[in-house]
Amino acid sequence: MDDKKTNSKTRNAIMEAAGKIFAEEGFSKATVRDICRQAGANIAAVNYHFGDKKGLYLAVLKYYQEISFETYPPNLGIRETQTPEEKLRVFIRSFLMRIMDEGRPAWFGKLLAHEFSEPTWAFDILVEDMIRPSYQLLMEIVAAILGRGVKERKVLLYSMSIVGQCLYFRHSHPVISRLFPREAFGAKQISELADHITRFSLQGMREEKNKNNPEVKKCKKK
Amino acid sequence: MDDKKTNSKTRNAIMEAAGKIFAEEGFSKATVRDICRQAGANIAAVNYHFGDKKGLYLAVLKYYQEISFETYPPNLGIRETQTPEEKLRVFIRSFLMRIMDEGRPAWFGKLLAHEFSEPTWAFDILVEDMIRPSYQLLMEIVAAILGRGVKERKVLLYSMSIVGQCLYFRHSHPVISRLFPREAFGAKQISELADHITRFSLQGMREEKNKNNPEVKKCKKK
DNA sequence: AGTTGTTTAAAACAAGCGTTTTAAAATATT
DNA sequence: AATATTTTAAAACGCTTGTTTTAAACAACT
Repeated sequence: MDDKKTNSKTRNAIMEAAGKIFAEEGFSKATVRDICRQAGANIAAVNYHFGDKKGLYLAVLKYYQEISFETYPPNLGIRETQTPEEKLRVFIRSFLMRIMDEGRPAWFGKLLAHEFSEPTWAFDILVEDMIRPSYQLLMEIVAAILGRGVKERKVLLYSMSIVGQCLYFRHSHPVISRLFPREAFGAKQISELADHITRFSLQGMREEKNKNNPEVKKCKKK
Repeated sequence: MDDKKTNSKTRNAIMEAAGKIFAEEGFSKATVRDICRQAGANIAAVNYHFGDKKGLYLAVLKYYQEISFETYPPNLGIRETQTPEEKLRVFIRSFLMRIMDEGRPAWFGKLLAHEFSEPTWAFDILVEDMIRPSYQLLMEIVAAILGRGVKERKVLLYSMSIVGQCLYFRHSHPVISRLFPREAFGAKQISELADHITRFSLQGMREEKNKNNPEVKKCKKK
């Protein structure tokens, strides 16, 4: 009664509509009636194909998580030969793309954002499957930049400062568009934002880095 | 029928309970039944005293906004004699206190956070009355730090980087507590966080600052 | 005291929600 | 072709929501 594993037209249509609506409204505000109407299916189809609303949500979550990961692999373009600073730049850029892109691959990012602001029972799964690996990668990069001997609490603080910036540039749309209607922070500005966040953060870590990497102090020639 | 301007016991009790519940649940998830039960009042009391749920929400919003502003004035402790750097430190600390404090003065911060993640019709009022002045103050400080001649877009980017960090340290509780159960980021860590964000951000702006304040380049003696 | 206006109380209303039931249609299987 | 299984369709159920109705209790004022 749970999974009619076979692909049917209405099942696919529901997955599509549900992805869009859950991404827009979040779990609690999205209604199965809306989803079914948009999918051109009957109200009972959701319960038949996915058991209940939760089952549909979980299926949607897993499906679009796969799509998102295929489109933007967590370590996209990161090579072991790069310096930690270059890895950070790549990480930030990839992170921004994953959360700021529009269209279907972005639905997962929006689902995640909703989970973030009002966690459902699915939140623990997402944290473990998706957020933890990403955080671990970032913290390794940050630790490498700061040099050995740095306290883990420091690594966490700096990592959170970086993630906080990225998420805010995504989250703050409702505020910024009202305060500064002429300024745009969308998918087209990803390069600019990634560059800003990277330089800002690298400089922000410089003091701590120098403290842990005591090398020859010399004048910058410029 | 709108405002029974007189203060009655049940009206005050409803304001109190509504502040708590709206802060916890947000507008849409909070129910008038819950509020009235917790206030020891009848279900019809909210419609009688405030017209409808929206009227109650608006009253709560304005009431606790006043309390929050009285407790943490936006420019708390900022004196004109201070350097911009010192003003930034004070701003960040005050901002963190306003959004991270617990108890009744913090209810407004939580209301704001809910508006942020799912804006209601009251969002525009909040942006104008509360967020815009705060942003303007921050951007003046940032502009003063970066020096004259800096592009306004740059000022906005740096200001958003700062705000983003502050909000994330407040917002990320559900994630961080799962990823790092032993690390605490609560009201008791405000000083540590304010210090971290301030130093991180001041360093992050140093390059741009030097570009706009071309002065004698000299070795840091340390 | 008696009348008027204000405040509380209980019950019911209308609308929307997720879900279930029932049966018919479509598809696959023998 | 006949039977069994899967899929769609319509209607209704039970529940919760915000709101309204009705009437009783309280307070204020001439």
